[in-house]
Amino acid sequence: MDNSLTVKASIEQIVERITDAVMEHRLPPGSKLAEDKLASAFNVSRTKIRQAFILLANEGLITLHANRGAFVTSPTTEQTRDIFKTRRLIEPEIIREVTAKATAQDLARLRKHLKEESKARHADDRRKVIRLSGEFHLLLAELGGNQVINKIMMELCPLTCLIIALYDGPKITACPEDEHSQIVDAIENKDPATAIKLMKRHLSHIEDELNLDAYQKREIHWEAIYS
Amino acid sequence: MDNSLTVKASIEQIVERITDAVMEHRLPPGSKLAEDKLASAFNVSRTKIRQAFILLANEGLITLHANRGAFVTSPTTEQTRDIFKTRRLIEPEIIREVTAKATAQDLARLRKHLKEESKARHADDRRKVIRLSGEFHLLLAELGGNQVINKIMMELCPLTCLIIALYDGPKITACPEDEHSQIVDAIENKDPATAIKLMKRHLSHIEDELNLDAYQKREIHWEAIYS
DNA sequence: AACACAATAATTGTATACAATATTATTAAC
DNA sequence: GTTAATAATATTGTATACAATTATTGTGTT
Repeated sequence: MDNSLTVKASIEQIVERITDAVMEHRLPPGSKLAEDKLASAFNVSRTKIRQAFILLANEGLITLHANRGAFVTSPTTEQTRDIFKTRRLIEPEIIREVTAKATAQDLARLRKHLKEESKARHADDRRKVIRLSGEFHLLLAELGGNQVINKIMMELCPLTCLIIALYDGPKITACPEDEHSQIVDAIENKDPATAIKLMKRHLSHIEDELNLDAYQKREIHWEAIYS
Repeated sequence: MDNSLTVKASIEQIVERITDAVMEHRLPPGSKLAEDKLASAFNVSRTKIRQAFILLANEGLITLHANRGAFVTSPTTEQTRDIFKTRRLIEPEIIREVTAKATAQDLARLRKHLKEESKARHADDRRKVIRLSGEFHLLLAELGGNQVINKIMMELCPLTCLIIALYDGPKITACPEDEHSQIVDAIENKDPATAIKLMKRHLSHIEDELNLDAYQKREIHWEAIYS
């Protein structure tokens, strides 16, 4: 199953595996990513790990500190605000496109994804639920057909997962199931206005449920230790 | 002035210099970027050049062919359509933000930029005109204050310059001067509706003036030579 | 002269060696 | 016992060496 030790990984694969780990909250914000460790884990040289780091840092998923290494990013409240604002701007356009051009096959893919989400939810696999929730939005972006917008979403979704890891309580699972399925319903009914309204509301729900001073509390806690 | 041979360049500097060269059409689409040549030009090892390539490829400005190297991208008509669609989606939001929050200092920066554009135009410095035209939109994005949107624009503007290099005739200079200044006027008048309308029209003007089958013609020309 | 094939050169892909910097451990002073 | 300074260790940053691949040149055949 896990061929990371025997087969050499490409840069894209390394980026994907690290992205998945961040999306599933296996790598929490602030985690140090040591080049040597990853190099042996993926059975490649540090050169490739560094190349992967450059891409991950460009996406904002990790932050590079000069001479100190790579750390999983801890998005600020400002970044959070900007990300959700951008998603509320872009995703309605995705919905518009998908509603206009979705084939029966596309809808089947969406339905299949909803089922997987539901299964993970009932199995109480929180990590999988968070990742699949993000991937629902990515699937919509893919079906939308605009490659530029798709690429933007491929960056914003993992960042959103990171934010949920930071600011969400351990109990709340992001993206309530019915909201996703309602959006698909509206798309199937060729009702873009409703679908867009639901999507905007959905994104606002996620943002509103974030505990945006959780991180600052931690920061204060840090300083309190040294005082 | 040119310290590329004496001082070692950072990855960001290398990326910026290559981006500028592409934006000013000094590196036309299809150009081969040899690692060795650039390494000695920037007085660094190939390692750094490759790292810069990874970023440039991620932005879509260059395309990496396995074992064959890096080439300045030749955007397809589909990519062109997607890029302009995305810009028409994002830039109105930028205008909204800028109109709402622009300070006197911000407006002064915009006016100063318009002057520079005008100067380059009257000096018939076509390369500078194209680069400054793109940078006008980047300045707006910066003033908008949304870092995520700003980063998106930092990728879309150089790509747009590339497209103009490919599909624009040699005579037409992109972004007529008055369109930019009219947008700034509307911003100054706190009239977002007009500013957005002008921006959308402006983007459509640029797209409409592109000769979107120019590239295909070239391809046919190539084959014609060998027949 | 045109084409196919082989040898050579050039270029890219990857790992590793070395230098620079940061982190940790140790020792000494207070 | 705590702090400061210093030595040892570990980690990152960069260049280079070598392997793999592609491009080019040269040679022989038809």
